[in-house]
Amino acid sequence: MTVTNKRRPTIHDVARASGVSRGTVSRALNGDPYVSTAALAAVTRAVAETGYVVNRAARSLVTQRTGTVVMVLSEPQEKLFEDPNFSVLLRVATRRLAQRDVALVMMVAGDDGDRERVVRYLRGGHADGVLLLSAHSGDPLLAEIEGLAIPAVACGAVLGREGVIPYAAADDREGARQMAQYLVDQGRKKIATITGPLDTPGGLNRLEGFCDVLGRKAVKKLIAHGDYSRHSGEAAMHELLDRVPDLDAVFVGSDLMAAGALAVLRERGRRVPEDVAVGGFDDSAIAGSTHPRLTTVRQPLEQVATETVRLLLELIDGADTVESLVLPTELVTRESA
Amino acid sequence: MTVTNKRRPTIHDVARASGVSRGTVSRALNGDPYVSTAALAAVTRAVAETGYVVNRAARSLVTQRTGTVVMVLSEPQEKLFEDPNFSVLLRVATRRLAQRDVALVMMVAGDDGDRERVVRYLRGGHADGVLLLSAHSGDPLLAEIEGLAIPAVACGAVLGREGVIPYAAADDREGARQMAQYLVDQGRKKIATITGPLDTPGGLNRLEGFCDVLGRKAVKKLIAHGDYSRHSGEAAMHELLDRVPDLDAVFVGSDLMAAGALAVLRERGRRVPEDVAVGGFDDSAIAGSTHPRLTTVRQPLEQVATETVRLLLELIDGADTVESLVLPTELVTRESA
DNA sequence: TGCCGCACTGTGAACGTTCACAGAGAATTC
DNA sequence: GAATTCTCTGTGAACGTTCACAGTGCGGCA
Repeated sequence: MTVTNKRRPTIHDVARASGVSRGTVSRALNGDPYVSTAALAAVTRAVAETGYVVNRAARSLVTQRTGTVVMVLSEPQEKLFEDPNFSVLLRVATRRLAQRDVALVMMVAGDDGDRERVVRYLRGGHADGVLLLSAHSGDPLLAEIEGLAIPAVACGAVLGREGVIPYAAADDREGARQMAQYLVDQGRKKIATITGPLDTPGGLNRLEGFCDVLGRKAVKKLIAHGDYSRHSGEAAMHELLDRVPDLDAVFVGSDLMAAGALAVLRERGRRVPEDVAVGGFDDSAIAGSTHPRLTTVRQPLEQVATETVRLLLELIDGADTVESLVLPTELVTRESA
Repeated sequence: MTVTNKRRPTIHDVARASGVSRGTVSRALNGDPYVSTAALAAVTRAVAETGYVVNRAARSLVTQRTGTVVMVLSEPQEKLFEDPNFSVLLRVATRRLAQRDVALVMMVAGDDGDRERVVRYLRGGHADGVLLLSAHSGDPLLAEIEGLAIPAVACGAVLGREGVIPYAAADDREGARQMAQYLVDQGRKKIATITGPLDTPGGLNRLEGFCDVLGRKAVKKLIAHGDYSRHSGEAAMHELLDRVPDLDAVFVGSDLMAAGALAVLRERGRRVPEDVAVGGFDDSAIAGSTHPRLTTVRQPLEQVATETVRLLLELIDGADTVESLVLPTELVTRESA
């Protein structure tokens, strides 16, 4: 309110304007019960009047809390930005954190320099917690973060560290089983798969689920690997068609890769779903946009993000340990299979 | 280095370890020229030895600078997250700012509550500058930010505020002219267009460019409006086909909407490009993924983002005023037109 | 009446920096 | 040889909070 003064009002100004002391203003602002109703009212009025906003730097200096969490994208090549799932995660996380008045700062940790920056930022105590996105199992950042003893949770499990870094994730393995079983039930005989990177839970566990249904040995020659990017989906599809020209179905580990696979199938004269059935994973926005539209496994990404944030906030609030959770997936049938 | 001590090392610890005073350490750390080489070496060594990281809160308390900028997504419905352009902007901005060791905090300003939060954050002096994304001309946030007198730049012009809020943008109007002319040169006779929101520069200026070539009156009935979302592209395409069944080309104001339009055209039995040519705008990742692949106008989004960040940093560094800039577009021909 | 606890309030110190200032030598100038 | 500049250094104060502590008055209870 009032005119834009040069100097920002401080807690002293509020104290003066409301006729109480600094301490009482601070207490009123922070919801301390030992504040008389009269004082509370006076402070509230004075805050509105002066346009006072607490200085987080000063507060954080004494409380050692920052009201900030870092979202770390530990992905080389910045591939993640291309991923529609990332948008969902970011959107939900931003919203959830905002509700608690926690600021979200974005950092990428692609190369060593980035990583050093992230660690320096965290070591400086500039954030209360870390939200890990898409961490690969061998990522050197993980050890560094663990060494920092700062609250950290992952969106999707971190392979090999399930017990160390809490997470919320979709049930990748069961989702893959659902899809594999569906393709079998449709009468498909030669079912291939394109996996994500095997050092991510989505890559590994979806392959596991696929094998659970079809038998590990039986599918040995029917597996190709991608890295979740559209381009890698195309390459893997080419590879599979070269190797097994008469395949009649393919389960692709992400919708984005599936979109690439669809393009390749068309290009090489296969009709979908008549000649080859295609199943995706994610049910991201892209699944409804391909032609034909993609039959896929819906993972509850919004919920995953919500829960991940909740876990992190609990840790920040002082919980010694939190329970990781795995959320159910759902088969969504469209035209591609 | 050393073991993870409970207490974070402070500048005092570094001073002690290097045998100089606080002041000298501070000077050494901040690149002050009045530091002897001996002192500088001692400080550098001590920093490495103690694992010291400056406490930004303390620094910002006295310098009144935070080393942080806010990226504000002022978009109701959080539509922006769906937009592939947004990913590019975010990726580039994150990287550029990181190079200068500036942290990027994300905030959405969809509704009044969000907006209040953003303003409170900025009023609290928690950021040195604001990066505006996709600001619509009537957005109440703009006036509030201007009132704050905090460095702010926009990615893409803000209609009606071109002189007030500096920006970097693509040459929307010229780009649209390129596409319109191209369609004309191909011999298309009934060329329609689907615009973005007319309170954004991309919506308005691309329509202007289109009209520049085809004549405002001539296209009166050939205009439909969308909001950049895929869904709105579908709706607009339906509307156009209902109104002008024999149209033979359509220039769509964004690739995402164009993807929607393509789906509708197929659904309603039009062959692309034989019956209807389709032109997009953006040359985002999606343009190469549609079927047929999209002929579109490439806007140099990475460069736009880079320049936007540069402008903001200049303002933060004390420039009184900076020059907005408009970058050239380029026609990219693929199969859809 | 006196004592104790309760509800509330004010004050000083501390958080970890930077900045302005003053001062010490060394180098340069007249 | 004295005065002046120049380079480098240390010190105290300040930034705006919160927190611990030490009250103050008031009501209830013995």
